[in-house]
Amino acid sequence: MVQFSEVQSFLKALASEKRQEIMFLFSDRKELTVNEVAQLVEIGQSTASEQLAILKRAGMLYSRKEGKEVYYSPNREQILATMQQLNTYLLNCCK
Amino acid sequence: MVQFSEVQSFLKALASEKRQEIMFLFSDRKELTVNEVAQLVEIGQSTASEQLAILKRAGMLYSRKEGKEVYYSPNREQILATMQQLNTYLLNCCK
DNA sequence: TCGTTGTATCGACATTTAACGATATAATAT
DNA sequence: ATATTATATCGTTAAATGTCGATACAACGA
Repeated sequence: MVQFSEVQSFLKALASEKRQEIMFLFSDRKELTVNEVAQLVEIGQSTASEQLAILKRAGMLYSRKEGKEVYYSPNREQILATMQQLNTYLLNCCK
Repeated sequence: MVQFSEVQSFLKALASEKRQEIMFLFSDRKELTVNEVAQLVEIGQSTASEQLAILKRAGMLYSRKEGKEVYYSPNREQILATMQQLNTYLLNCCK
């Protein structure tokens, strides 16, 4: 169970329905601002900001600032890497 | 996001540290009773029972009753199948 | 039948989490 | 400088979750 913490925050991040919804917004578009996310999943601006921050801390999203807007996008490599890890752990415990 | 509910409860189940610990007990042993789990991860009997129930509802564990004891074991096929699904969803949103 | 043992369920309590509105900060334009 | 817009942070409140001890239920043995 060494160095499982990345996987852990990944799992916690994805355990929320709202955050899942948010992640799936990126099926269509590659980048989204905080306000766009707030409108699309129907939550307040501050809530959207907070949830995006959680996803970012979990390594699932990038963010880049352009002017006064912040654009979030999926951190694909990280997501795939973490899934790989999770797979390995699960195979170990449940093979 | 159709029929994502299995994946959802799977993620929620694994989002707890204690439940992760419990799952990893099965790296060594194939089956465990409620009391064994309670002792190994140092929680009360009722708590162990409740957490095991959550993992079972999430499709991660089997249970079979033998005498007065209930033996829990990982539901390997289900776990792998759900991981497969999760992979598919993540690839879709983040490819 | 009674007592014992293992598990599940219940009620209570503490902790965590999500959500909001208000406010602070940052970037830009007038 | 001031106003405007986008985002982040803060304080509060409500809901969800984890944990426990007590108790109910089930299986077995004496």
